[in-house]
Amino acid sequence: MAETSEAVPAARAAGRYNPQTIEPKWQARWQEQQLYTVNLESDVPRFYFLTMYPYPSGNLHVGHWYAEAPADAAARYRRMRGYNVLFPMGFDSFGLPAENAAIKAAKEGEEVHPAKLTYDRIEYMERQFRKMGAMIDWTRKVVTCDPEYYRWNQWFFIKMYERGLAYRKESYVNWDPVDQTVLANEQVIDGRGDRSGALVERRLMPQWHLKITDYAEELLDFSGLDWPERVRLMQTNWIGRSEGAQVTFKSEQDDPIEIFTTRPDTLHGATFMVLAPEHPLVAKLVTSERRQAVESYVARSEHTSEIDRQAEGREKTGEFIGAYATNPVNGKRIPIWIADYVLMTYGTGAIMAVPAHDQRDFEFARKFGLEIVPVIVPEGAELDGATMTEAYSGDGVMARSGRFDGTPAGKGGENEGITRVVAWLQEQGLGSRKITYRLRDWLISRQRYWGTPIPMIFCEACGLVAEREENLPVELPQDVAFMPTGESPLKHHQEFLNTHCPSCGEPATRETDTMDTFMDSSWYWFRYLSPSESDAPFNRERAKRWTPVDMYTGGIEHAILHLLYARFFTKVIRDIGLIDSGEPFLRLRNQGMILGEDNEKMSKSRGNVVDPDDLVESYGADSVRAYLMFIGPWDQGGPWNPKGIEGVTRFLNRVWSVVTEPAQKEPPQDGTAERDGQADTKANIKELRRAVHHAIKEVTIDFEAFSFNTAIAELMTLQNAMSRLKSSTLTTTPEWSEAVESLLLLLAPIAPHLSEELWEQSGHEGSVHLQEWPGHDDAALVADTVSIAVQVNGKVRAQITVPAESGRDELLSAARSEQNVARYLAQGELVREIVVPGRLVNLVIK
RNA sequence: GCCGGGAUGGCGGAAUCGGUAGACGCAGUAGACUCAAAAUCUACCGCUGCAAGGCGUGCGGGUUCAAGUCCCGCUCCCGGCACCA
Repeated sequence: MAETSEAVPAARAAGRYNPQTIEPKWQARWQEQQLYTVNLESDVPRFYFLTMYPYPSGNLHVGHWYAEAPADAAARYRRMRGYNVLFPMGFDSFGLPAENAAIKAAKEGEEVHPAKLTYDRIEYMERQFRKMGAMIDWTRKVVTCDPEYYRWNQWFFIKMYERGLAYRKESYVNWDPVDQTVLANEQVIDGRGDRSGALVERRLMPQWHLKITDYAEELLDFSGLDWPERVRLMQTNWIGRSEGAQVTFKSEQDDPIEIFTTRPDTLHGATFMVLAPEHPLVAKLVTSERRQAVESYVARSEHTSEIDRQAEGREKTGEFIGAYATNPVNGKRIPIWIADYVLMTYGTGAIMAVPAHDQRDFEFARKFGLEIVPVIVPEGAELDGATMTEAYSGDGVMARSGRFDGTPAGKGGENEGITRVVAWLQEQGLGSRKITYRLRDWLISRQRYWGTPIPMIFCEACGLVAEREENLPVELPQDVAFMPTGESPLKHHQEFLNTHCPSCGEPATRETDTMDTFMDSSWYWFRYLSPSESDAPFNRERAKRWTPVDMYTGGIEHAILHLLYARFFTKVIRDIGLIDSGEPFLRLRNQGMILGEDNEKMSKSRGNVVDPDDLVESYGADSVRAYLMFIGPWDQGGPWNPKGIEGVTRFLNRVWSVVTEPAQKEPPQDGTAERDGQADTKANIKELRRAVHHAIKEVTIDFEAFSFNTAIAELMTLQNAMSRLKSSTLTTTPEWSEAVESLLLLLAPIAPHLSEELWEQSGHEGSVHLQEWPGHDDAALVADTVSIAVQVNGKVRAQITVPAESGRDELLSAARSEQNVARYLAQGELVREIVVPGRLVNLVIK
């Protein structure tokens, strides 16, 4: 409706919906009133709503909005449900990109410090975040590169070191020979360093690890957690629990060789053994004739990167080491080989090879002409090792297995064969039940500058010594020179490097490795509770009251690493005695990813990036928020549709109009209806109430389920109904006021600025965000009449409208008297009638 | 290969328990307003057919009065793990 300036009635003086004026106005007012500063000591029931904190990349992209805005709406909803909601924000501010920028600058002869860069970016992003209109309590901001934060990383590290949970061990790493640094697995793409493009080498280096494997079993237990099934499965698979047996084989020289197997029932079919190339026994067992070939194989495998050696289907390689072992169950003399398909990092690094029943062993045996002896035979069939074309891993009965012949056995957990063989092994002292996990200890060393220094000291006399607690933090020196090579400047910083042994006081050297940034994110939510706590990582009383976190939201990409580390850390903190619960997050919800218009990941090179700042400028923050929630199911993400946002903007405009503009029509509007005056209003009032209460009911359900898209669809339906029904008499009724109020309350979490403005304009006191969430009245949902579909033999043939309270008999007689239905009834005999209350009448004829 | 999720109009997507498939929005068509355009409003909008009707939720079967929904067998897509003994 175009406004003609002369004819603007008084009530319209507020003008058009203009997010550019109302949004800054309300953001300033909220801050002034400290509307979002949380009192943690309040008696109101608490709700800790956490969203994954971002890395300060320098600019908010649509992904940040998608993660944050719907989460904010859910948090606001909780608050309106009467909870004291903590909704904090911080920055995961250590990490490679800032350091890489410094290194790049060094290459170009310029100077950029990661700290300055990071803090500048944080400041900029915080300003961007504020434009979102989220209920973030900025007084609790946590910045992990702040020494007052990372000192507690060091403190936790020392606590773990004292408990034997942190240890230093030689470990294979991804080494980038060009950048002279270790890379995380995520930074290795198709076997090459993501930055240098160099082929990554496999290198053995002393590295710090945290013993997450101690908690493997406990980490498999998700009881009491409301987490997506998908994430639980991913973690479960990642931990990879396998039940089986550990069995001792002996070399002819009597050296025990431990193996792990999930198929002890196939022990009689073990015709050779395979050790991992780096297995410690290889050097001892290898015969002089085979030494040269074996050593060259070991050397080659050492240089094969982790990525290259993993490819399944890759042709098996290996070498015979000249030595033999004895199969403990049948005394058979079997050759010992090495091959890189056996991993030193899993099980015991050695296997018994049963080529008849394991595909990998089968391929290896075929290639090297080793014996294949089937010992599990499918019912009523025969297997011949010489003619088999693949390993048989199914069920069957044991054969060629001496006393066990005829015992049913096969793959998968408990079966008689496995049970009997293990019992026998145990009796003979040859082996025992064993559980093995795929999970490996967490390698936290990074040969990088921009991270938390590992607070350890090398002393010639005392060895490895932890820094004293009172000397924490071991601060990252600021005056460093970045090397174009990427080598950590800490290695050349004399002041940092040279220290004294905390134990004997003699000169000693500091560890120059820093911690993986996942360390920072493994406990940050505790810090929000008391961000300036100076004598502990967090306030214990508050942590006991406010954790575990009630709701955690973030991207699915963190399903394994961050979320598993966070659970591990929480269990350690519990075991240290600081908290009671071993789980960090009671409920977890994941958002999907917003893709470009072309359905591809947004990236500068594709040119499909959508800038939220531009969107806010054109449409307003409320529109951006609402559109991101409306685009589809939140956990699914989806492609950006530039026209879509105009749809929700239109909706917000119509909300503005329906609330602020006077009715344009009189009740008996176009004369099409036989309605008139009072009667019309009465029917309309009823319809209005039904629309309002239906919306309250559905939007509430949708918010509980994080189903933001359908919540907005319901609100659109309500607004449509209000616009359609609105008339000069209806707007004077209390029901109309109730409708306006409900609409604004339901919209408040989604479009906080707009609802706040309209709440005030429609004469209400206090912030809309401090109001109680409306409840629905079931009575308002009941209609006078109801339309019911009539099916004949499963096909809808007619529609009847009957009084809502009609019983079965009335429904049936109404159905039968319907003309079209009667036609079908005339064609045959009625055999059955089915009435689904309130929904349909079904007649079956024959 | 193993584990998990999914497939619904031109598009994004709705659809407690099996009960009128396609809510809501985008795009589109027609009309109103306008000198005109934009904006706004109103109507239409799965396919097919003049209509009555027929067909329709990846494919093939089945159960049921009734199937997007349940069962059996496939195809394709997406995600995780991937020589884990």
